[in-house]
Amino acid sequence: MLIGWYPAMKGADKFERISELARRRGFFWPSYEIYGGISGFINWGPLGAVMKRKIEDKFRDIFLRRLNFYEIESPIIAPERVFKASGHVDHFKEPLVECLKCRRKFRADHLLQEFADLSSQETDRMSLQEIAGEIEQRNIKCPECNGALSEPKYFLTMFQTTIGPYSESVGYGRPEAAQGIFVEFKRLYEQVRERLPIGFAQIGHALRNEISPRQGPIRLREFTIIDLEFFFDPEKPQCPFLNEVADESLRLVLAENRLKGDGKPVKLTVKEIVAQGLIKVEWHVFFMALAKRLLADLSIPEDKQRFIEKHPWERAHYSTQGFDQEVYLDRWGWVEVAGFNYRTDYDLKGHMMESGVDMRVFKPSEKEIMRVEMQVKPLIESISQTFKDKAPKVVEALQNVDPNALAEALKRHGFYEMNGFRITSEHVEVIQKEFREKGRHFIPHVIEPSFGSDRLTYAALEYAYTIKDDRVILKLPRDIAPIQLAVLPLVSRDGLPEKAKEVYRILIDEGFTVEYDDSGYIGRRYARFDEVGVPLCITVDYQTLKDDTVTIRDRDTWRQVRAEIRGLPWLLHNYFRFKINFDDLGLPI
RNA sequence: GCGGCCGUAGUCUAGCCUGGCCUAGGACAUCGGCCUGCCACGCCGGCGACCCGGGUUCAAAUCCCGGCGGCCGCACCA
Repeated sequence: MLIGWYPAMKGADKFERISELARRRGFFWPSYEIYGGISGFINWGPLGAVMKRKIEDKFRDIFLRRLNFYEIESPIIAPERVFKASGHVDHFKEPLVECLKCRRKFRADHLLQEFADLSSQETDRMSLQEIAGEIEQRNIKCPECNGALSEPKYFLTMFQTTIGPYSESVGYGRPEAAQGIFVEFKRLYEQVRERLPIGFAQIGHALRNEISPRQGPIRLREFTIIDLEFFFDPEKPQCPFLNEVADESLRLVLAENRLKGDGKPVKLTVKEIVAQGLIKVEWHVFFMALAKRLLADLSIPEDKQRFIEKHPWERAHYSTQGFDQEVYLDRWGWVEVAGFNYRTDYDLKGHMMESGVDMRVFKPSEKEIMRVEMQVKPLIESISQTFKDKAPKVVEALQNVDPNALAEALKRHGFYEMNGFRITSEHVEVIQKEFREKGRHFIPHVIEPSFGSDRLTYAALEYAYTIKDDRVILKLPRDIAPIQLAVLPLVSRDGLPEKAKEVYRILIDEGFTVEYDDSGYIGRRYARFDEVGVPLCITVDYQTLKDDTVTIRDRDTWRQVRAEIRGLPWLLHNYFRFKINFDDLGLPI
């Protein structure tokens, strides 16, 4: 037997079916529909918002709570200098040229790389004028129709705004939440009493003005990003928790293999990955292993996940080594849901230079270290006599001289040539200075796991979507199901609704998310709750009036057990914490 | 941005080519009432739509133009 909409949806792929369900029942849909809609923006509805939040809570549990890391919230708008320091103002824009004949648009830098044989490092440093010049000089034409190309123009991927009423103060919508953590690093570091390693996360909206976003919740102009910035001492990259994930296997598509045209993932355990030195920092692979578990908890099977190692030219400007975690989706194939980047000290250094604030941390060493350093001491009087008015230049130049080289030259030749000046031992004194070092100043390095919350939520929906007997069942893991329980009187008379409302009240007071429903037939209600992934339905029937027991129905198997009402809170709490399974809830019927 | 296809109630659609018979039909959902002892399949009734703007015409859901939006391909997606 077929349900009305079902034959009509027959040719539809999973994305279409899920979109239909999502808008009908309140998971997600495009924003601003009454004004015609605008692509790149979606709403999460009453069910979707809860589900998404529960997924974010799973991240909090796995990546924050269990590791004793912290979450902060910082603004979405930042002044220009923040994104200058982070490199985004320079890198988050693409030089585009348009073909004047066929109107196609191309990345100007890509054209230069292809036809002018320039590397991406070279094209990255070029100005618009230089790009334009190069295009003209090499006579580069449209690769499609050989038409002439327009002047290159920048397309800025960040949303720009002005802060305050006067337009001189430029601000940007953040394209990632990470900078909000880097900017505040010094204060955060103090607040955790200088603990290192330490992680700070942020879950919030980010903005990217994509050129042409499509694909529903997969590519958005405004989306929820989950950024964890993990700070560590680069001299101590070991992860003490590695044992906990040592045997976890990851499917890696290595950059090296990709270059050889081999896109197949290799399956390696964390232990093997570390032993083979495939990933530079242990924490990097540790977080990837946790992420694999997180996705597995969203019931995304192991063979539908993989990690792609990015080539240097594919990586973000801040990244030294990077992996994308991808999930296989029905319509689009492999889609990135998370990135794991080794950001080194790139960001803190950037903010240190832009702001002038010292972002280094100090760590005492176990033993005091004696360090001997050569220092050049200019003898001003003698220098003035020899070099007259050039003396200040000589003194300045001496400051940048390598003391070891100078001492060596004096010893060997009796003089040292420098910028055309001949320095002899009468001009300088090379002294040995002893430093007692009680520790080191250094900029922490950063490993960043970063998830797209919207994509995770969509992926979880897609993997939960199943059809049984022509009915849709959303087999959501019980801890992310937006509605936990439904309480249903078998029929709406003979005192059953009253009794059911009592049960409903008890469960609400216990903190569960519960729906009460007495409309229509029981089967129809079961079907409705299956469709939105309610794991358990609790039915009050005539026997309930006799012995205070109810039936509990399993969404996935449609099996039922019978249990006493007074035992429900304890049973259900344990069920939702995965301490017990459905069969433990009561006696089979 | 370009090219192709497309836009009708909450959802999925019929109608569009060949303008009038459309006060826009159906199914499912939803709401009200009746009925009802376990899986959307009983009965009655209600609410509810032609993406927006302009044009052609006596007459536009239907034809034309523009805009917005969607899907696919190209490009883009750090």
